[in-house]
Amino acid sequence: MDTADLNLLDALVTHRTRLKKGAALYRVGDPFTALYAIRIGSCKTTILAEDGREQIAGYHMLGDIIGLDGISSDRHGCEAIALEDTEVCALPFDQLEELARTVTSLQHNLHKFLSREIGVEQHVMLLLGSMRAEERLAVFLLNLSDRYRLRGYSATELVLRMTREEIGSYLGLKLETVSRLLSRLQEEGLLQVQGRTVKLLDLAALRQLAGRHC
Amino acid sequence: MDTADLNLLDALVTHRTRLKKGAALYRVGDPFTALYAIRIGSCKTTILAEDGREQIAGYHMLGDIIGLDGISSDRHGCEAIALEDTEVCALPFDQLEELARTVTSLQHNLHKFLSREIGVEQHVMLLLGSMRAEERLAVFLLNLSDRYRLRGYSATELVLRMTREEIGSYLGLKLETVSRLLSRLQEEGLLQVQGRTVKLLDLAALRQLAGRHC
DNA sequence: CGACTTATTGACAATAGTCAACACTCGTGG
DNA sequence: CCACGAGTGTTGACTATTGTCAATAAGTCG
Repeated sequence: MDTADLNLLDALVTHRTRLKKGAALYRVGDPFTALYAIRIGSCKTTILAEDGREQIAGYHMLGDIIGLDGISSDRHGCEAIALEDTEVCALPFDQLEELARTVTSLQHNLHKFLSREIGVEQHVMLLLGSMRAEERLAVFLLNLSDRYRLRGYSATELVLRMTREEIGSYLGLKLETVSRLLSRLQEEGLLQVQGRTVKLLDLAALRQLAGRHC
Repeated sequence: MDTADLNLLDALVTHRTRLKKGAALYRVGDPFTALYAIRIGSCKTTILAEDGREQIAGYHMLGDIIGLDGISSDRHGCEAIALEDTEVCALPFDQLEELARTVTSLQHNLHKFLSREIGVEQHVMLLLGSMRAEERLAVFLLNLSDRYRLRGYSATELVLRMTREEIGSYLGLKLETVSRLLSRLQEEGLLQVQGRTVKLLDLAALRQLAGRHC
């Protein structure tokens, strides 16, 4: 988005919310009133199945906007939980729609935004449906690396904000599988693991593993 | 959508397109200009990976609107192929946006529409990431059943428009697995398979298998 | 410091994939 | 209208990948 649009959005922000680690920004079924832009920290969004199973649908950090899935039914369809102390600002959606009626560029950006979310999820569907465990993990790490880089952090020294179980949930794998794969990739010299710190040592090899998805 | 909005949309439709079975409505990278509403027949949309792998992202039939993922980059991110002789009508997207600026209800419906697509894809992510083969197939069949029913067709006698391989591609399974599962469910008396005709005999048991996802 | 959560690793099991043979279907052209 | 052939579907035997269970180690937080 260009700066003019961003300024308009800023005007919509009436209040910011602080979330302690583990706190929920919204839960399934909560009334949908606003989108949320992450200012500090990071969140996971979780999809819940009727039978209690749950799966992490995405990780979100500085600048990401979450809550898009709530528009369709006026209720949130997943829940957002802070992975660390986090601050978000609310963009009331009715005001956003009103603004979009007069500011064409904002309207189009909103549509692009929603559409991009669809594209991202299709990418995850491809990952879950046709890639093997090792490829999934490589894609995950490279994707994180990219997003860190874009935000000015190191692209090779990642500090994960989530547990092995959460990574597994996102990738459709069990936590033991994630742990084993990290150990194996370390043995092979592609990366170095130290708890939640992962140093990517051979980006080219990881990209090859990922099947050039990144 | 209410009838007033639908009439407005109708006014946008300048031409209809007929597709022979197997023909592409659009391919990856094609310029995005319009959404398409299916009038007759059905389509699959396919995501392509850089390394040639492909996966079916969705099946679409009468009344469905496809092409939403193209908005974000002005190019289509997946390809749409007719599964049978099919007719679609094009909704030029710039005109749709223009209309949405003045007709509030249409604007909101467009947003809901985009958001619903996000929700549907999250549902597929859950399916691919945390359900076993048998559950996935049950969800798939029940989902088809629902959509047929909503369109006035039989909810229990399904005529599949796709091959076992295509079903497998959508569900993240191999065609042999799909074939075996259908045979097994038939043995267990939950359904009856005859080529591409599937009769659902025990919806309750299928729902149980699906983990109450449907 | 100590309780609890998170992570690693091994042994084994289960699920789904691979390869291969064969049967069935459907549309086409003789 | 029938026969042929390509594409599609089924099934079996075997393999590979990932999951399960369990024991232990390492971190983390009050």
